[in-house]
Amino acid sequence: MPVARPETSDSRVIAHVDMDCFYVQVEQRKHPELRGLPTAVVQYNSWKGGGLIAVSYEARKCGVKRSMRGAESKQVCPEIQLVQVPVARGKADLNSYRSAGSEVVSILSRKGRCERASIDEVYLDLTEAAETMLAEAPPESLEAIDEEALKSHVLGLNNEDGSDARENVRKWICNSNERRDKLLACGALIVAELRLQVLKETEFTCSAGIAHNKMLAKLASGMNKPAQQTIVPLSSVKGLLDSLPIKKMKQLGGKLGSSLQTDLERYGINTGTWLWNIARGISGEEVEGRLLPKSHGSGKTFPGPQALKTISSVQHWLNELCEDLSERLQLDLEQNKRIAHTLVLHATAYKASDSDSQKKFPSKSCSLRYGAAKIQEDALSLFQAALREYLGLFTAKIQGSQNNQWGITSLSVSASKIVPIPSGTASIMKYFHGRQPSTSTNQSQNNLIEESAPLSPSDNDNDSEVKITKPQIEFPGEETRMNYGVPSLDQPEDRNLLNDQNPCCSSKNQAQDEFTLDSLPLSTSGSEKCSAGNQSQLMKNYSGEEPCVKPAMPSVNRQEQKRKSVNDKGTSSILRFFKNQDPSCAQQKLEHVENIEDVKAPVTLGPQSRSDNCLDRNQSELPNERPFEETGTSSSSVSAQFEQRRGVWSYNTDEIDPSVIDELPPEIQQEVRAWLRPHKRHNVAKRGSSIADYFSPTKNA
DNA sequence: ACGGCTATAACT
DNA sequence: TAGTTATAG
Repeated sequence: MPVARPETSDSRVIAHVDMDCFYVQVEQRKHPELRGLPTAVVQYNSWKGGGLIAVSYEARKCGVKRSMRGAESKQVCPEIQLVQVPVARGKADLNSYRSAGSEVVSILSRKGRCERASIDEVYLDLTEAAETMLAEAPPESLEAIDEEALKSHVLGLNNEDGSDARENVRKWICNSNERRDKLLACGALIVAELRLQVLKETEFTCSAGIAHNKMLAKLASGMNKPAQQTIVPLSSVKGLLDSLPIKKMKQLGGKLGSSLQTDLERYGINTGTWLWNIARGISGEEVEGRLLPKSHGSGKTFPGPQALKTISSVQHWLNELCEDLSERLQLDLEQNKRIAHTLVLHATAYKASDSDSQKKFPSKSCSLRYGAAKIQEDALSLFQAALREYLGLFTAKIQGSQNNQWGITSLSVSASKIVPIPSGTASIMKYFHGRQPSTSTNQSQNNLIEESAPLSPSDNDNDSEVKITKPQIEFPGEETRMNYGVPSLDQPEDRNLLNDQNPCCSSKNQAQDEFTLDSLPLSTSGSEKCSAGNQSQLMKNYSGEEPCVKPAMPSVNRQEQKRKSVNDKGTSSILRFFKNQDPSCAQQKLEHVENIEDVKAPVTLGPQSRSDNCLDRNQSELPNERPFEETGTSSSSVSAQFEQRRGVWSYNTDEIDPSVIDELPPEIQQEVRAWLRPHKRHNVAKRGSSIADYFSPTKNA
């Protein structure tokens, strides 16, 4: 079992040196005519030409693999040169390789503590040497950087096409501001020199990894072979680990690794990564800055004997719960200018009879219509739909006020998908400049409502039969009506109409104890009307074409929405993960760094948080607060905070939907495009040039 | 039948 | 999406 070894000192410089197909090199040195030819070392010859234990890179190019048999390798690569491992006392004799390894160690051990990890692997602690070099002859002071060092691979170093990789490395080595990078750079110089020395004195090539600990150095040494070296700057660690199959990690190549692998795979990339990270005390979770709840719910349990066994009792309690919920929704609307879009009904139930009693009572949801009565009505319909589903279509009809088959042990209704009323339009501004909502007149409410119309669930009464657009959001005060430019129905008519169309769906007028299963809304054949009505009237949720995000707010909102949906769907697993990491998850990086290396000073990175946070905050987090004032008028402390922060937020260019740009004013388009083109600087947060600034409501409004 | 209720989030 | 499930204060 591996043992946890917390990092003791910070900023060590560790190298792992790995000989390239070492046995082959040893044999080639012994038989120079084999140099450059596809070569493999086999042990034992008796069966199928023996097993390969080392394969030259030329042979690998032909598809020869370790673990192949000699004969097999001949098939893949007919010209392969097979060299047998010496045999002594009837067994493979590795002594020549051991002593060759010793030659190498004697060279590598010249610059620092050296650990012979295997016959062809060595760890070096070059901390002191690197520190000394940094103090006495730092890279930038050198007139030239060793050619071999310039060939280093620096993980995470931008290697754009067309740019001179070697020059980039030189800059990284010489111009780094981070002391620990500097130390690694010194380490890399030393290792390059050592490797050259090894080549010169032994004729062997090797590869190396240079990092702050053994694990990372070992990982890196294998990344660029043969005869190359790879540096792992602190900043690249997270990306490296994230991209790494667990098995690649030292000590995780076996059972432990595969058990981890399968377990983590079973849990998925997100949970897996999360586990991986929390195990190290790493958590990039941001404080979300959300002041308001995301849903409201009201529920009650009816344990055991109290279980509800009649629809009417259910209805009674639903009514109570819905009233409670409705009140709170109303309050949220008035105080926070938010509208909930989805009504969800949850219940738990038991079925006395069959052993099927395990079955879960399904949750149901529908568009939320404001007003206690509507919520009650809809909740009951949801319940009935769920109950029918729960009991199954075949179940015998139950008549009367009692049933001995089922009981409801808990009921709850909740309202979710709460979004702020779109702001920034003329009428909304007018509204906000008007009276407080509690005392608001119908007029002002109407303004509000009209503005929020696009926010409402896509109309769900466009039944084939009911050709009337009915408002989705209605307000409790019975007098309040909405009008979407279509003649609005008075509520009673409305209800009647619906009831006429879908009698079975309107539980409302039914005598309470007369419920039969037949009277429950069906979701399958037998009562298409009900089904259709139920589906469109109740089940349809507000997604549709997402009218909520399109009209009122400018492109920000649309972009945001688009980005979100794109993000949430495809790009899964690793790609997605990288994407999530990329936008300088500064916090997470920092924490990681701190954890690994006990570091204090953060890299000063662009501060942008995930852009959706920005918007969420901007739009939804102003309880009891006007979203924004026209200009100079006093902002409360809350909005002042937002003002303050806004200057710091900016968008990650990766996350900007290009189509959004087309919607900007031409002069802005130009600026934005110019800004996007370089596509490198993530931390462009200068006030006045970021997209965030453009979108900032106080500007360009 | 014994914790109830509220709330959030991942996942499918 | 809608629905399920788990979790937590």
